[in-house]
Amino acid sequence: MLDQTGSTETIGEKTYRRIRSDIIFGRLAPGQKLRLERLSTQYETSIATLRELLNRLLVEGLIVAEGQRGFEVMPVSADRWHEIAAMRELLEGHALRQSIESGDVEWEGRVVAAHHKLATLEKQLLSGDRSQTETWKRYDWEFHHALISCCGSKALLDAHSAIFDKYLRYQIIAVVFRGEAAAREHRELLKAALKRDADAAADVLVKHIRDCVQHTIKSGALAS
Amino acid sequence: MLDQTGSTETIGEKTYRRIRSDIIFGRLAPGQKLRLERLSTQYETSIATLRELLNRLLVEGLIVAEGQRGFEVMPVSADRWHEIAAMRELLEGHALRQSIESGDVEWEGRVVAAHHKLATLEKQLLSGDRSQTETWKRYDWEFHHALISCCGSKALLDAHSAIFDKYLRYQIIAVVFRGEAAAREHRELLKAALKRDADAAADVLVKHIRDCVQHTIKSGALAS
DNA sequence: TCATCATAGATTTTCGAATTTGCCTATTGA
DNA sequence: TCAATAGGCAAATTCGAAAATCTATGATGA
Repeated sequence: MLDQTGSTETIGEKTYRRIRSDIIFGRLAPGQKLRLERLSTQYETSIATLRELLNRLLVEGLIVAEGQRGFEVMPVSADRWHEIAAMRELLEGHALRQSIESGDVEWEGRVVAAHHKLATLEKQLLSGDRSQTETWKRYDWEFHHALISCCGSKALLDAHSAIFDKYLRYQIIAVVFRGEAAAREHRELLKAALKRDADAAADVLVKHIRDCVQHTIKSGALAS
Repeated sequence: MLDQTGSTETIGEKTYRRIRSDIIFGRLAPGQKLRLERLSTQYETSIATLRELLNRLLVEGLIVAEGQRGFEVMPVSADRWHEIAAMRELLEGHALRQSIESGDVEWEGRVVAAHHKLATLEKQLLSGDRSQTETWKRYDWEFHHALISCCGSKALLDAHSAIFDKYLRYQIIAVVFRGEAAAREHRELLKAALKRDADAAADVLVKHIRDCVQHTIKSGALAS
């Protein structure tokens, strides 16, 4: 998710990450038409460069292209939300089991560290300070990523990153905040991981995801 | 896999499918450098158009871009091969279970039809006629796709298509032909699907994939 | 002899404009 | 009044060339 910049970064790369982030964090609304001309002035790049990164977002499933009538931000729907959540369950659940089985002390360290950062920010959020949402989401990702980091498959990790970002998009759009419940599940996840109880961890993860989906569906933030 | 053309197809689209197919079927060798100038003359397009589709293949994981030193065809390795096979197991196995559970008669029809076409071609291949490899591979895909077509998740089907094509690439590169064994597994898959025995089907699938990987590894076609 | 730096050539990245395609409106004929 | 078609405008697609970047070669100095 939202990987950090290199020093000699191409402007196409920079704009790519910017637009990608704008989609995920809802600054570009679902279904919004992406006129090349307009984007060109807004992001200060040429149309050709824009088209390159738009093509990338296209195969990522973050935007859609309808024939030769240009691009638009991928629409959202309850159906898609369920599909994305199910994909996350499948990929992350599988990776979690593998990772817990083969993780070493180094891995435990990463998991503990990531959880510490996440828990700290969650405490802050629970006390009412909502200013750091983006950092929180990054820490959330870092924790879940740390958990599965020893799954042994780069292909699996890549697929997970991709689906996680789409999942995140729905969370942002639906303004999900499950505060204490989510924080507790994170603690349970940490505990199960350190105890090397893959079954328990997978169960918590499934609950974590399903409750989040339920929460947003009930809130009615998504047009079905 | 290799979806068919629309009538009003853009030349970028056409070239995209062409290069994609050239990579998958090994006409562009793993690790090969993709010089823009050269591709531009070879595929008769402008560099800008080329870069658009190259960016697509990039996020598909069919090519790699190293900084601003251009693109090259994704290299192959035994490790990657195992990862791709494992991903296929995970995605197709899951989709297969879902699909078998919720498939209707319509679905059974598609499965039977797809298997008939595949079996016919396999018989032809077994008799020594290797001229129709590409058609064979398409039928193989159509059969596996038909089996999982009722899984209920477009996201899952898309992810499967993507991984299947990469899997296919390794099969082609390693010149895999398991003839009778593969044909038998296809028959078993068909039988289990019609009997709605998801467990049996999943088992056959896993064997189908693992034996294929074993077969290529043993043949030593891949530099580890 | 070796490492460092500068320069030229090759390649990628970026751009602005030309071409093509799709869309909307108005006009014609029934 | 309605359907069909032509024309004009807006937008996407494609291109060729300029700008930026990398790579390889050779010169310089310790």
